[in-house]
Amino acid sequence: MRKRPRQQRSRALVDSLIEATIRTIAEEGLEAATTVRIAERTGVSVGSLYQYFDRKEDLYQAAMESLVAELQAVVDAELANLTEVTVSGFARQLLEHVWLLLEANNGRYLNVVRYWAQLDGLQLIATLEQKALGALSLYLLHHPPQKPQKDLPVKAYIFVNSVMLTLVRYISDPPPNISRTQLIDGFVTLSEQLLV
Amino acid sequence: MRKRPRQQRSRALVDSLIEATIRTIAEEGLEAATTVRIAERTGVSVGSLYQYFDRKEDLYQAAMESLVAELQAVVDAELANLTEVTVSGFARQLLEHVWLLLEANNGRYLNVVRYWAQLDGLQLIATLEQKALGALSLYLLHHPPQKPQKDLPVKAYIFVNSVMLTLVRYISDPPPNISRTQLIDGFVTLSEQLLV
DNA sequence: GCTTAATACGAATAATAATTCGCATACCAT
DNA sequence: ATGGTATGCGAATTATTATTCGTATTAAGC
Repeated sequence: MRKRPRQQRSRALVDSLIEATIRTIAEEGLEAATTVRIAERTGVSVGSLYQYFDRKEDLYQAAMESLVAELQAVVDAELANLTEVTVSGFARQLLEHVWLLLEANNGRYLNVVRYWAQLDGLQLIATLEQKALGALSLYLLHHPPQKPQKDLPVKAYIFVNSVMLTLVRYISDPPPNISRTQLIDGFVTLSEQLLV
Repeated sequence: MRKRPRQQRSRALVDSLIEATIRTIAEEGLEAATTVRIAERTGVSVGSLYQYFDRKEDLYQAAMESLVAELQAVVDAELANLTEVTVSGFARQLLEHVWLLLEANNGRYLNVVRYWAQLDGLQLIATLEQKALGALSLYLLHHPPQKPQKDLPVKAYIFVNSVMLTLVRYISDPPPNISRTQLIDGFVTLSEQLLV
């Protein structure tokens, strides 16, 4: 970021720009999310945008971070009661909530996620991976499994990536013969079989 | 395609252009794969390129189709001996071969796959989904499982997408603490638990 | 109120790339 | 060989977008 916003109004402006970036990507796609268009939707001039962001990519980055923060909040909220619940119950709740977040506000974050390969979004999955791995370790500590677990990091990696990536694909392009409920049930089954 | 190549040389040219597209994306990334650059690498002028491709995207499309064809060939070769082998054995062989294909020739197809969201590549996964579903049905016909299978299409969807998408992610950006062997083993385990 | 720093503006600039088109060359059938 | 068609050329055109910069406006301290 080129310059720190010092006054109240400029701090508000930076927030608005990030918000407009998300909304523009969500509603018009990544191609349409040009600097001029984003400034326009913010109700401000391009020049002002460049006061606070050196490059367009910095804006995208900020939008991504906003999504990461919200996703983390959802996951953290779930983790709070992890020890009191089964893995599959946990998986189901988590899936439902993540799904809701991605669909919220007319798919506010859906397109952002959809383009994450282009938006350096994989760092995002990495963060969630770490969280999931930590959570799982914690859970298994409280609920020792029948047979000792091996390759926990590998399983967590496969599980998190499979769920996240497949979920995004499903939401982006849902096949007519598979319902949302079926998909969630499928993932819950997966979590039981893979992780317990 | 604007014009059909009629003579021998122009048919060869079209092939070369597609080949150059793949190589350019593989070696220099999608951003570098401009029409001029692709023509240059083919040793031909941009004008010639536009004789046979209306838009740059048509070239990308052709490159993608080439990948699809090779992937299908790999899968089909595996399917030939599906009935003689276990699901996990099949999964392992398939994974190894797909992996080899993606890594072949200095990652010839790796970047193509990496960019598939931008390249309309999801049609590719859809094709593989169908194949996998068909194969699985066939297999289960010959090897009736203990308990009757439910939601086979859902499981096939989850399995194919999880494997493909996670595999691409892993190859693109391998985490240091997970080896290739571990990942394949993880997926094989997944196939056993999910599908049998 | 006056001074200074911060913020906002947006036309102008610069860079990049896709696509065209008039002309040159190569191939093929007769 | 010759006329016609297919192919090949690449500078010029068109389009799009990121980014800058000189100027105007607004807020904050005194």
